[in-house]
Amino acid sequence: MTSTSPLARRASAGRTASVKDVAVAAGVSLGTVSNVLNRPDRVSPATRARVEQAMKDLGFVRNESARQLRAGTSRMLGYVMLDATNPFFTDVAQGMETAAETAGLSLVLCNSRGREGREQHHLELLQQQRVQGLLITPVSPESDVLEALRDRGTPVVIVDRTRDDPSFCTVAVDDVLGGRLAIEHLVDRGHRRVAYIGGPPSLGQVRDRLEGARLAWRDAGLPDEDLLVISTEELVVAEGRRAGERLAGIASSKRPTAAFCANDLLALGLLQHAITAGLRVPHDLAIVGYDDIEFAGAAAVPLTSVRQPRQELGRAAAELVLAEATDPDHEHQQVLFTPELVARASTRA
Amino acid sequence: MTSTSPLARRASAGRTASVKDVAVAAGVSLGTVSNVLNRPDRVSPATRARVEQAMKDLGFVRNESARQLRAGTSRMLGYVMLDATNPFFTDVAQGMETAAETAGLSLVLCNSRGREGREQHHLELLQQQRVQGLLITPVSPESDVLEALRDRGTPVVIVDRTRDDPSFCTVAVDDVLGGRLAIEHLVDRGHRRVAYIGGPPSLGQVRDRLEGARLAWRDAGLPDEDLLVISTEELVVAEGRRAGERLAGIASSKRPTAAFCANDLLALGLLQHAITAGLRVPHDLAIVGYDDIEFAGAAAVPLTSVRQPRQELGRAAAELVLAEATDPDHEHQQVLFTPELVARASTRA
DNA sequence: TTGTAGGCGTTATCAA
DNA sequence: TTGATAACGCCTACAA
Repeated sequence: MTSTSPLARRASAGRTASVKDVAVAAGVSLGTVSNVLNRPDRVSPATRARVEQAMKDLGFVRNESARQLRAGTSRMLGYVMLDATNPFFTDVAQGMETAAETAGLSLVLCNSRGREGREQHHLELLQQQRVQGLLITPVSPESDVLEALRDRGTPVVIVDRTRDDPSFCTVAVDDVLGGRLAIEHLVDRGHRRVAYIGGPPSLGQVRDRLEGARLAWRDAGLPDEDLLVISTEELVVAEGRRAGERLAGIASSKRPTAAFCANDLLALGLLQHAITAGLRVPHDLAIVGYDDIEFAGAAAVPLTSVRQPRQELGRAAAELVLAEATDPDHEHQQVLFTPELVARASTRA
Repeated sequence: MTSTSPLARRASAGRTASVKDVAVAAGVSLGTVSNVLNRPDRVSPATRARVEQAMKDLGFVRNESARQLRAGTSRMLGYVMLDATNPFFTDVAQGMETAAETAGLSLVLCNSRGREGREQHHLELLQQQRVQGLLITPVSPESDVLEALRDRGTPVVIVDRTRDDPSFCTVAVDDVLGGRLAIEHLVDRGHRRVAYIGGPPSLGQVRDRLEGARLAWRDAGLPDEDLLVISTEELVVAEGRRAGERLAGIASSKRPTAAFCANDLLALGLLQHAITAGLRVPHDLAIVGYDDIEFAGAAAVPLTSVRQPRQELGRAAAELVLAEATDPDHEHQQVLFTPELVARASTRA
């Protein structure tokens, strides 16, 4: 029964020092150590110094699990993102982090990669961690897993998606308007045959942007059949290239003179293929993208794109989920941001 | 002293159900519930069903903090990334996640955004969460905060950086070789005046890639002064454009016929400016990037680039940190991956 | 097969 | 100002 000093114990057993160890080392009671940590003013400077020294010596680090268990809640928000490699979502996450930081919380990022199974798994884990709130860009916004979450009492905010259900907070951007802006811009530039490129149609964004495009098209008095719809499998660069092949295959007399893509990744792929195929942009083919990711402005022909306030989107979502977590009689809100067209060389007359 | 049913309690107090609540609801003891959770085979099918039903009714979700407190360790790895908006790092993170998932752990992502303060803060939080291991692409690889971490007993692996110190595991890519590959490729293509674009020189990668470039340049018997070095502030698109301005300002008779950029973001910026300035790529200016991010192949003139095995890098790092966490007499390793040149149109003769 | 008890590290309450 | 103690939810011996 040789009593090893805490220091020695730590070194040998690798166990990490606890408040109790600190208390022993500093020759005070456990409660005093806790006071040093949480209400330093209630401790005399002398003892406080002694305790702090002991903490340093032992390499004491608070155990967040224990705090959390005791507190009943964590100090985290969780965001289940749809695609961590899409710059759009990383920017959204950045905005959330800003808000979380302001509130003294940290943000845990998870990536569903667009798969329901992974999404479900991450939600499970986040709940087990008792996150204060859950932000999610769901694979399927209408899925009932979201209801299950909310019914368990976890504040949930749906990000960059809408849902026909006023019992959820949602934060999104007006995609119908975005579609309008893109087409109005192209019509202004004199285009009378335009392709809309996007898919899969199961995505709300893809549908809404097309709807906006159609509305603007009709408002301009143009015939429906001159707004060609090219459907893609995914919103990725490779699909943009493929759409380019289809466009390039159309006889030039009937080929659209402009394309509006449902996101910038598609637009970049299209741009690349167009140039490879010898089409000049914007002379032979004007291109409008969507999202205005950094690479849009940096493309060799800088892309005209519909900008979404990505960081603000994230910030608003985080603030909303915090409000829901804090304010007991919080009202669910559907926040809709306004997109903005950024004109660049890819549509310059 | 009216005893409210757990169900009612949950609904009213918002408190989330615990194993104890489940036990009461199912009419069994707390230990049995725990057994259902952890050793279902030790419980008779009948009681198990009863307990499972109760869990469902109450919306029971395990409390990870409590488990963790009890277990003494979490089920998480942490990665403090340098720049979450750089596709290179998101791919690395993806590789880590794969490995973590295989080991039944989850990966927490943090973004230092290249700032030491934020890095320090995240490290603090991750330690408080008692992560099993820490992966980090540090702002300063030689910083002593890393030593402090390791001394506290947390396994640490340095990612995409090297450090002159065999007491750390590091996983990186051979940047000297990468620099060599780029220059050899350009020399092969007949270039005899080349610019190296990169900075700040405080970054090891920037230095190493330049060193490799110089070695290859000398091996080819070319004079040092014909390898022009253009220094940048950061490895971002805007700096690439700026470098382009400097290049374009050089009289065409003395201008380098090719540029090797320290990463793809610079290369994309350079490409954009070159085209704007009326330089044809690769005819007037060939360009080689570094990283081979997705947008490199998708650029309007697809970029030749030095590819790094990003996902493998992440996977290896995660496996290493797990080994360090598990195996008591683990030997620190410095893993060095081999880069590979991907030739595309931006250097096509 | 099921139940009981003790403790993980922290915090807050209450008493000294 | 400081100290003792109970509780958070879970898990695992060990006992019945």
